[in-house]
Amino acid sequence: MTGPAARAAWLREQLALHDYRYYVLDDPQVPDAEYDRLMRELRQLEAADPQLVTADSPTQRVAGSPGAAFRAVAHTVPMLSLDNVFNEEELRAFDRRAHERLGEDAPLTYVAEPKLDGLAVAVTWRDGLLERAATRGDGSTGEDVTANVRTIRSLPQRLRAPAPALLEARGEVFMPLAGFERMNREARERGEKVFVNPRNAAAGSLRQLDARISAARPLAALFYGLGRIEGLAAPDSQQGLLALLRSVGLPVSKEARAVQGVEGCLEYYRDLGARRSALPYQIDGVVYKIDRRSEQERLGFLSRAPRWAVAHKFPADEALSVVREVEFQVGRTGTLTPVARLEPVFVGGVTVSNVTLHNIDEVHRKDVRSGDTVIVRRAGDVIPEIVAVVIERRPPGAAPVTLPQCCPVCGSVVLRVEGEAAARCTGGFTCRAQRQEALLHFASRRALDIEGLGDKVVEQLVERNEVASPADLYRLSAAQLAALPRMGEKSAANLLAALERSKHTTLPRLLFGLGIRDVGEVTALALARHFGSLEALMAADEDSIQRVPDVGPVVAAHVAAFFASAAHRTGIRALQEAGVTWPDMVPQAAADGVLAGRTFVITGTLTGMTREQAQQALVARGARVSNSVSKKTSYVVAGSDAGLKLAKAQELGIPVLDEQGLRDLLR
DNA sequence: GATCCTCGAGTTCT
DNA sequence: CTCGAGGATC
Repeated sequence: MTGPAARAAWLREQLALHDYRYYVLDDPQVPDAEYDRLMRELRQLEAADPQLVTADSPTQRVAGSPGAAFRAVAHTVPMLSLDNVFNEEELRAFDRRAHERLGEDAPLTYVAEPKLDGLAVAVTWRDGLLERAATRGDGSTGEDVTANVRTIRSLPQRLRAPAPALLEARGEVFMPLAGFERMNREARERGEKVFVNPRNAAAGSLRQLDARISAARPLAALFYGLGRIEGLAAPDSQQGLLALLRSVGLPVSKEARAVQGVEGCLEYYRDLGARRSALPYQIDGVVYKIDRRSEQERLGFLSRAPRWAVAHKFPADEALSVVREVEFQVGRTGTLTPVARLEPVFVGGVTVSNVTLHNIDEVHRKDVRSGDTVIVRRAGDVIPEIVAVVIERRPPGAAPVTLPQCCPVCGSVVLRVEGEAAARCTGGFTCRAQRQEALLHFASRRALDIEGLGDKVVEQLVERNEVASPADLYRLSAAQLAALPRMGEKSAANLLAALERSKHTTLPRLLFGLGIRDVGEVTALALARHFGSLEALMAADEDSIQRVPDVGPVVAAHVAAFFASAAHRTGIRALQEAGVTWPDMVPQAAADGVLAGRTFVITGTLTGMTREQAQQALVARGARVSNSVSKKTSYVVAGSDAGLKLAKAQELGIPVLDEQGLRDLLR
C-alpha cells in the first residue's frame, strides 16, 4: 500500500493515538491545532477518494468539546512533556545522542524514577506558604487548581525551614490504587458513576469546581522537578533537587535512584517493571534524567521536550477498540452470554478480539453497543474486559443491545427467570450448542479426561450428527474420525486410545461429567462419598439427597430431576453398555485422618508436584481443600507466583506453607 | 432476615 | 479471575 491510501491509514492511526491520549489518558500530547491539521488532511484525502473512507475513520464521528471553567495560569517557565521511548533500542539511541552532544565517553549518571500515571502540576510556595497550583495544560498555559490542590493531605501548606523565598516545584497529582478502589466501590454502592482508572479519577477530582468534593477524594502527590527558585541557588543535580524538595517537606518518590549508563537504566526498568503490580499507585513507565545540571544545560531542549530526560514506557494495558457487534453464545446449561467482537487490538502483550460481557445487565450497565469505541483493559489479571464506552465517539443511530427472544443457535424460546442474571435457551439437548458444550464438559480434564477431544472435533461430530450423547463417543470408529478435517490416522488412533482409557473412571468424575445443574467438582465428590454408588443416588428422593453436606433444596431438586428423566437414565445405561465403569465408593459420613477438620487452599505454581497431587495427598489425610481463602481456612499452601489468595491469607493472618512446609506436614 | 462462606459457570490467549 | 447464587450460620 502506497500513496494516498497509506497516508490515510497513517493519519487514522495517528489520530487514534491522540484520541487515546485525550480520552483515556486525559493527557493530549499534541496541541489541538496539530490534531485539527491531521484531521483536515485526512478529510481532504477522503473527499478526493471516497473509497478511502473506513467505518472507523475519525472523520466519521461527532466531536465533543472540552469545557474550560478554571482561570488560566501562564507558566513563566514552560511545563514541558517528555519524549517517549518504547524499547531498549530507542533508549540506547537517546543515550548515544546525549553522549555525542556532550562529547563524553564515560557512562552518564541518570536519576531513574517511576513515571506516575497522574496529572502534572506546578505548585508555588512564596516565603514558605502555598500560593498557587496549576495544571500543565498545553505547557505554556494551565488551569488554576489551587483550591483543589490545597486539599491534598500529603502536600504541605507551609514548607519546612529553611525554605527559599520562592519555590515552584513540579510533580504529579495521582490517586493511590487503594483509595481509587475504595472510592469506586462506594460510588457503585450509591449507584453513581465510577471512574475508568485512577488517572481519570485524579483528573476528575482535580477539576472539581467544588473543592469540598476534591477534599473527599483520596489524592496524593509526588514531586520531581523545579520550575523556579529564588533566594537559594538551584541544586546542581537532580539528586540534589530531590534532596532539597524532601528537606522542605515535599513528598518525593522513594523509588528514585541514581544509576550508571544505559545498563543501569535498563536494570532499574526491569526491576520496577517486575514490581509494578505491587506498587501502591499506577505507573506507566520509568523516567530517566541526566543527573548533572551542567550537562542538562548543555543538552538543552527540543521544541517541546528536554534532551536530557526521557520516559521509558511499559507496554500499555489499556487501549481503544471498536465493537464490531455483540453476539450471544450458548453455554452448556443454555445460558446466553453476550460477547463483544472487537477490532483486534494489541493490549497487555496480546491481541484481543473477544471480550465477555457476562450477562445482559452488564451490557446495559456499561451500555455497550455495536459500533461503539470502547476502552479495553488487560491488566494483571489475564482476562480482558471492557472498561467503558467512549460516548463521544458513538456513531449516530447505534441501538442498545437487546436480549434475543429466541436462541441464536436453535431458535427455541429464551427464558429469563425473574431475579436471575442469566437468560437461558429452553432447547435443552435439542439445541446443538448445548449438546456440543455438554460433550466438551463430559470430555474435559476434570471429568472423563478424554485427551484430544477438543472443541473443533466435537463441533464437527455434532454437526455431522455422528454424536449426540456421551455414549455415542464410544461407538466412533477410526474411519469415522479420520474422515474429519485436520484429523489423520495417527490422531484418530490417539483419540480412540484416549476414549478407551477414559472408560475406567471414578464415580465423582462421572457425576461431574454428566453436567447436572449446580453440580460441580466439589458437589459431585460430596454426592459420591455420601451414596457410594450411582444406583444408590438414582434411587434416592429429594429429601435424602438434601442430607448430603452443602446440598440444599435447590441442588437436591436439580439432582432428583436429572435422574428422573427417562432420557438421562437411558444415556447412563448406554454408557455402562459401552463399557464405562467406575468402582463403588465406601459411603463415609465424616472424613477422618490426621488432618481431619483442617481446610487448605492451594495457590501458585508448585515445582515437585501438581496442585492436583497436593490436593489428593491432603484429602487422603482427611483435610478439606477449598478454592477461596476465608477466616475458616487453616493453611494456605503457596507455590511460586502466588497472587491475590496469598495476599488475602496474609491479611487475615492465616499461616502460609511453602512447598517444603507442605512436604514436612504430609510426612 | 442478614451475613458469610463456598461453589459453579463462563471466559482469553499462547 | 470474577460474578452470581445456594447453603449454612447466627
